Amino acid sequence: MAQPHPASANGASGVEQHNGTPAFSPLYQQIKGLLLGSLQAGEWKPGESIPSEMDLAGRYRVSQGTVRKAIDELAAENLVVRRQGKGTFVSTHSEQQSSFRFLRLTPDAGPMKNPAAPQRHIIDCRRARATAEVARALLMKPGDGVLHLRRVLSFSNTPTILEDIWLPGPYFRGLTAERLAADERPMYGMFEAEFNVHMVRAEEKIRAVLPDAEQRRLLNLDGTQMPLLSVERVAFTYNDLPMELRRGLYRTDAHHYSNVLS
Amino acid sequence: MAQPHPASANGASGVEQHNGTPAFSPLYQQIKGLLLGSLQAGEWKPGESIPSEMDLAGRYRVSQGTVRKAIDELAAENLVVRRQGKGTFVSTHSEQQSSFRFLRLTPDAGPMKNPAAPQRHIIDCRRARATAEVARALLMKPGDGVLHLRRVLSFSNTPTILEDIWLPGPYFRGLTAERLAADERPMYGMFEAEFNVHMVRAEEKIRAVLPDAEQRRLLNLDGTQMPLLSVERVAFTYNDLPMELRRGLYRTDAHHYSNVLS
DNA sequence: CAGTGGTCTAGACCACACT
DNA sequence: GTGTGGTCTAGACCACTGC
Repeated sequence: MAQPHPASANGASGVEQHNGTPAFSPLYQQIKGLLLGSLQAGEWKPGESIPSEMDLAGRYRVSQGTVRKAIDELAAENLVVRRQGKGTFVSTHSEQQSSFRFLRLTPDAGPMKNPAAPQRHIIDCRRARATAEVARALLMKPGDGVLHLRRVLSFSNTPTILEDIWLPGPYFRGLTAERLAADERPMYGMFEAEFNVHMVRAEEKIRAVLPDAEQRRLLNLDGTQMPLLSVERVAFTYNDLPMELRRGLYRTDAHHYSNVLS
Repeated sequence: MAQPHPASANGASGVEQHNGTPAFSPLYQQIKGLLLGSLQAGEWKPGESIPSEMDLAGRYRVSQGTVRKAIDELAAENLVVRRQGKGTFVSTHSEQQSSFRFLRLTPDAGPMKNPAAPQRHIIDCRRARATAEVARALLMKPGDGVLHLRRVLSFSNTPTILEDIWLPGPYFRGLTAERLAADERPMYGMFEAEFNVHMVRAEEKIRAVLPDAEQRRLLNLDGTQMPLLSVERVAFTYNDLPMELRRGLYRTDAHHYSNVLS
């Protein structure tokens, strides 16, 4: 990583890969990769600060500006948060108001300054075998052990979301309905602290569906014919490893899924 | 903007506003504001290149790095696209594959390398008076003149999207059903070229709904009871001015609305 | 070849938070 | 005051594009 002279050639410059594309990778990308490795290895835990830019510049034998650009990209991806005068901190789902980082359901009245966290009710929590569909999403083999949760989220005592959640079993040993019910933290915050699983990114596929009888019952929708939003999410950790498949059914008569395009 | 010495104090530094908050604004933010003004004024048209970083640095009496940071932010907001070796270009909706920049509907089979643009069918195009709801969204007064479009988008001959579109009348003089039907460009691309209206950002609110009889008819859904996605969009131009209200009804039996969270 | 954006460095100073 | 991230400059060289 050390450069013999200022602005000297990049170490990888000019190297060709077997497929013929140049292997050029900017220094700051390499630094970013090293930082990602440290995050993934748990060298710095969520909520903690990482070393200062000057420290990292010294460690990697690189100028502060290069470290800065690497951290800029991590911050743009929400993996770290910069706080002027204090330092750079590993992102966490455990803070207040982070219940909604991955939950894009907003009251129709408009977002409040302090949106209330939903009430949670665990309906089911059991070990099971991965179906073909679950296995595909979680990069497992059909029949592998998974943990299946089902819960209902309510806003001001109105059941609004019914969620089925599938987690790869080996990463979540010891997770039970009792522990889930007793825990006050957002689920992803608890995953960080208890199972060292940090969700970093997610993809959602949204459809309109009609609930079946059981789904209507669990959401107190009997006697009505209300269409629901089906939100199918795959959540990923640092290394783009899928660690959760979640299917939510959202009532949208008093809320809406909000999104920004640019 | 000129600095008497390198790294001298920022021009606005230390200034206080009446409300007591410091008026500090980094130089690069001021440059960004000037660039935004030029974009908004049409000094550089969509698709054209803006002056080189060195040129702009000279024009504003600032270092290249400062201009660079300003352009970086514009690029992050998709207002501008950088192309190494060629220049920096004003974003446009008129290019190939940009039909889907604001349309997040994906075939369930998975995105293709060259997604086919949907077939378009104009159902209605008329001048009307803004309802209270439309006026609120477009920052107009109820009763002001608006243009109301209705169209159907089809994928491989299956009507899939029914859209109602409201535009502020004064900005779209001369837009008729005939012109719309004859135009091959994406609608936002045509808006840029013909009406100098460049959509830059949009907010969408998504719900699950049941179509009424007329909506079912227009989407060839008679005889079925299919829930649809209601996608309500407000699109904005450079100065955060809302220039379009659009309500789409999406079939999601063979497509899904896809979104990425981070 | 010249011109563009992209990377990297070194050094200075500013704004902010803690002590 | 000290240490953090944030801004700004000046200059060098690299990678890509097109003449």
